[in-house]
Amino acid sequence: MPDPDLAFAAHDHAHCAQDALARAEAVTAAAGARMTPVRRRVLEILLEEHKALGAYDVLARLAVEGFGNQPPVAYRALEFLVDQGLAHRIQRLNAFTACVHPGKDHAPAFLICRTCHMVAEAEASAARVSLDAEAAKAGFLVERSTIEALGLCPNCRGQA
Amino acid sequence: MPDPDLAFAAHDHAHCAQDALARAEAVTAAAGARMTPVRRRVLEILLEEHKALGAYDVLARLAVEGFGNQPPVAYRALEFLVDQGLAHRIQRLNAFTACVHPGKDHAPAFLICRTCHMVAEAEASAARVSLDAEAAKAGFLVERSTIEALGLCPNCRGQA
DNA sequence: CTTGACCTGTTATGATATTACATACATAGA
DNA sequence: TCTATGTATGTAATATCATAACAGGTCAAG
Ligand SMILES: [Zn+2]
Ligand SMILES: [Zn+2]
Ligand SMILES: [Zn+2]
Ligand SMILES: [Zn+2]
Repeated sequence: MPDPDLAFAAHDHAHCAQDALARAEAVTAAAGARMTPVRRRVLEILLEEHKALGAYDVLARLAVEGFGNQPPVAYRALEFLVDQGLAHRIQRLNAFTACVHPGKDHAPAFLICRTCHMVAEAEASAARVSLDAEAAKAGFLVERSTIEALGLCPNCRGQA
Repeated sequence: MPDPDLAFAAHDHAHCAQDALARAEAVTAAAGARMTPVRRRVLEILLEEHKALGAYDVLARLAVEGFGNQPPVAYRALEFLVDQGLAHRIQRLNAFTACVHPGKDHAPAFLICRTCHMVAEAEASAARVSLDAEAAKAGFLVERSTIEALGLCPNCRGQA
């Protein structure tokens, strides 16, 4: 994960999203999974901004575009994307964000700006090592872990 | 936080809960806050087991005991306890757990057993340091962070 | 004994998520 | 090609989690 700050830095986001989408297609193909229209569209919607969207926000977008407008339509597509590693669920927000570099095996930490609501992925392996070690002291085996930080992004810090 | 494994180890839980409750009284007194009957009862309920309870589970318990039976009754008491550091919210579970050593300033990690649903607190400062450092690389200022691990507790590992 | 802060209760509503079932589509044998 | 099978989508209904808004009660300071 070479760009922990990608989301916060000025960048060619159209290219950023296009690239993520292309990688996503590759990932699903390699996994023998189907990137259907709803799923692709949901991923595109999530990729529009480096923010997290609630399932119902996604659903509203889908509905006006002629897809189903009942919750399972959105939840199922989102679940698929999360399972394939193409999107992440942000627990604190009950919301979902596109993965900015699908294909790489990763379990990032999330940096959530409380002001502009941008969400970035950050390297979490060091933190996970500490956590796993601490858990091991208690005899606990960590299978998955959630690491999310709430605070101020560089842009919003400047304005405060 | 000397006992990361307290919840999983065999222990005199009646004493454990009584002690936490006594500390809680001290904490609120010191803070000039009021430990009212509803609040105390909610804390007692959370202290019955080292598990997390949803707000509506707590509410149901309160209702049969003659307290109000509308959601705000439970949510307000829980919010109070969390604000005072006497309980913690577990994001992954949308649920609350009593703090096992109130009074000590701490922001623990949580170890959640996916089988028996026990929840333990673990030392998280090392993980937090890593996270804060990684965030700093992106210019992000961490204000609060959530660290939760899902896995198998020592007891449930043994049975698997 | 009044005032103001805070606590509790209630109604109503909003937000998030899942179950169950029906229909449509893709693909792999027969 | 035809049909069987698994998978995906659509819909209705419901479950679960959370908050806004307001009314009335409690308590201690002044
Ligand atoms: Zn971008
Ligand atoms: Zn920001
Ligand atoms: Zn105990
Ligand atoms: Zn267990």
